[in-house]
Amino acid sequence: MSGNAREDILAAAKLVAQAHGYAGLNFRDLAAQVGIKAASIYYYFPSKAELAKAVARRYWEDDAACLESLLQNSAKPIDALRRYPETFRWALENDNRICLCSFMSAQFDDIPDEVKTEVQAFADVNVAWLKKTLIAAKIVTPKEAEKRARAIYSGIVGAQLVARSRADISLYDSLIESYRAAGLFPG
Amino acid sequence: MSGNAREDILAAAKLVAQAHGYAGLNFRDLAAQVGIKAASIYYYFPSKAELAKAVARRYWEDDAACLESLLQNSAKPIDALRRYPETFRWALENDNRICLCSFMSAQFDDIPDEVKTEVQAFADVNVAWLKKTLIAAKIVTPKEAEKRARAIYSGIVGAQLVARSRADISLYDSLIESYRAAGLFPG
DNA sequence: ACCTGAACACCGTTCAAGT
DNA sequence: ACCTGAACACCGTTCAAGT
Repeated sequence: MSGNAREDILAAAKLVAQAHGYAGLNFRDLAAQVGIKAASIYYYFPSKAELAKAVARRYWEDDAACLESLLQNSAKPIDALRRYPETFRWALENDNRICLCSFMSAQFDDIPDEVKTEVQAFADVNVAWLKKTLIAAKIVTPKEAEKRARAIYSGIVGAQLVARSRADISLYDSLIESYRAAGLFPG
Repeated sequence: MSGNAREDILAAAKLVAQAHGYAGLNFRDLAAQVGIKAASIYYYFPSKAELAKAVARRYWEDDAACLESLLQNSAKPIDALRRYPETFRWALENDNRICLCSFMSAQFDDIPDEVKTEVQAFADVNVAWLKKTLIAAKIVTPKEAEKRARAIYSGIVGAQLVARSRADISLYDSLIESYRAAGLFPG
């Protein structure tokens, strides 16, 4: 599509991984989407493991940039925190997909070690951003920030997965609202 | 193992599904575990979809019985609620597995409709139990109970998935504790 | 540099045949 | 009743070979 086969492969693989996970990443279908043959993908990526690693790395890099942008474009840190759930909502809006890293977390026993590292990096990026933003917003003390950040992250992950199991994005919104009402989420 | 091949198949399939999901359920390996050949499984289950359906149904049935037992054996409803996270902890203790229904929720696009129904039933069982127990413990008003029950369920699901991604059961415990501190979980 | 044919190993499923 | 070998059509993965 873009005229850059490598980028096209990465983009297509991201969408497939969000819908079918690591096991669902197949070179025949992927190649067909890009307009080449399955074997040609090996010119760009030496193995499925390397492709998945590249996809997962690009995924958290893009997410990190997106979160920084969200923070910069918010008047106050608390505003960025309020909008944080939107970053996980987009996948559901996009044909009921979920976070690539949530899917691969489920498939933990079946993904190569080099992919695990990138999957964990995504969680690290989110927790680090939440932590610093919670502190900046003075929602919690610096001492409590790490734990609260992890709790918010895992709450979001669960809400997204549960919403997918019903193909119901309003359930996601409702769960986020309940997290707020219960005091887990700020806002 | 039990001398009952059908039960042995169900038991083995449950463990495989908790570690590798629906896609990971393959008749050759499954049969080898039970000591029969792949083709023999078809004597008990007419298709992979029917096997997965039976496994998922048995899973929520067992869970329902377990939750009722937990409630009956608790002095007060609040005690049952405090111990609720244990029911999801067992899977992690068992070689870092997760809830079969969480895994299949991720694989939503790839499971047959009859399996989806059973996967959703598991969530329904949990939410219904949490709702009635929250009300009995007077943690929330009957009006708020449903939403809080769903939030607790999705919080647990997320915590289990995040802990799996690190193969770290202490992270699960820490997340549950954070949920309590934030006010999401009672106790 | 970029691509592919063809082979390989594997999987779900079927069925005729075995005890 | 319970089980199996063998086969089928298919799929993901790989690599030697093409241009």
